Amino acid sequence: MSTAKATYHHGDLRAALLRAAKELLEEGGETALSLRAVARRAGVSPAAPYRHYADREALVSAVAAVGYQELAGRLAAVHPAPATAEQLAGVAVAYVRFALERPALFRIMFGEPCDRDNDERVVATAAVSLYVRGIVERAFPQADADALATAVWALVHGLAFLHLDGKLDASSPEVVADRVASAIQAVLAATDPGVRGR
Amino acid sequence: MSTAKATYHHGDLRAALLRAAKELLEEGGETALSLRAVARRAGVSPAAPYRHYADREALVSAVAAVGYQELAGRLAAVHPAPATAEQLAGVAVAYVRFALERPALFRIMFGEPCDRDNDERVVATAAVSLYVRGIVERAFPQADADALATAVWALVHGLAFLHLDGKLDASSPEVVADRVASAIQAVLAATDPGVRGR
DNA sequence: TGTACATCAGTGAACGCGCGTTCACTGATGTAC
DNA sequence: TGTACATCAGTGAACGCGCGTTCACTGATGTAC
Repeated sequence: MSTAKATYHHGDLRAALLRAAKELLEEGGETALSLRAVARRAGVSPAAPYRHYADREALVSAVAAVGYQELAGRLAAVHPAPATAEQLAGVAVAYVRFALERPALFRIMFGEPCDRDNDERVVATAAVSLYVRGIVERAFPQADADALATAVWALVHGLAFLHLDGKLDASSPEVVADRVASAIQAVLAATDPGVRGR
Repeated sequence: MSTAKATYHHGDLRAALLRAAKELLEEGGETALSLRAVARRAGVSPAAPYRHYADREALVSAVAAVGYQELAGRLAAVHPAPATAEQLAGVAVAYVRFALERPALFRIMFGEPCDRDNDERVVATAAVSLYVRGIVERAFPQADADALATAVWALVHGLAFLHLDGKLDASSPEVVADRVASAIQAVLAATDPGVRGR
């Protein structure tokens, strides 16, 4: 249904626009994501996108939503329900890797206030929050789940951004993975006696 | 010397431009920081800034440099040389508060790759890194300083961005301060027996 | 102290650019009879 | 099965905008004699 078959007028412009937007984003960063450029890339006139998205902001939000789905999928692929500090570290590495592989998408997803009211983005971030909380509750049942979940998310999120913004060396995926795992371990080792020492 | 005395042609345009840039940044975010707008605000023609800054990027870097100084000053004001987890928490709260008070400036400072070579910004971030490392070495002499310092910076940095980007509620400074302190404590409590329990 | 001159900070007009958004339109699709 | 019509996805031209940057220039400042 949503493939590129040129039935109809265009086929499935909505999906094509989304695809074009994601491509532009990865190629040229957030600046490159203009409605006109997206239309151009999709081979359509500058006004065509307005049939599917109210304005630029609506398109950006839709792209962000796709990003949230992708991120959730990636994390779930590592461990469906992580329950130890080591599994948590694996998920953390995947989170940071996602940020580094899709930097502009990650920035779109997290690097904005996203102030809209009944926004799907608000729902999506709430989902991330709950996901982390679930891991923490399983891995550290004796801890203050709220505080620890916030800390863990912030830790991983901070690692992602510090690498993304060039404050920590991100030239090799292995170095990044080691650093993320070490940071998690350094902070949680004492909290969870089950983690093997270094 | 750098006050607004209208001697000279302008007085001290360089400083005036920097001031105007910071104002625009806080009023309208990074987007509002255009060379033309800065010139306008400083009461000068669009071409005038080129006497002092090679291009837009140079101005932005200069603004970021001022930001690093301000941040360093703020942190040092809390504790010149923090040496316990509690003092560290105080510094963390100040870091996050700075981000929330000067959101656009903070984004300029940290939300970019800043790829220039001999950049003052690279020096500035290295300074932050060393500062954190010093605290960690003093507060947790037995720990893996590298890993723990990275973790602490990432934790605090992540808290700053999650609040900044509306992923964590930042409506009241007290709530934010509590959350930051709790997160630090949740993560470091077990590492440092000196911190009083909750 | 006074004059001639070099310096250089700031001017103002102009360039070309891509943007978001609007508008009246066209023409293919689906539907009612 | 065939015709008339409504719908609505996409067109293409146009709007006004602010941007970064350049250019030849002007005129105040500081300096050498």
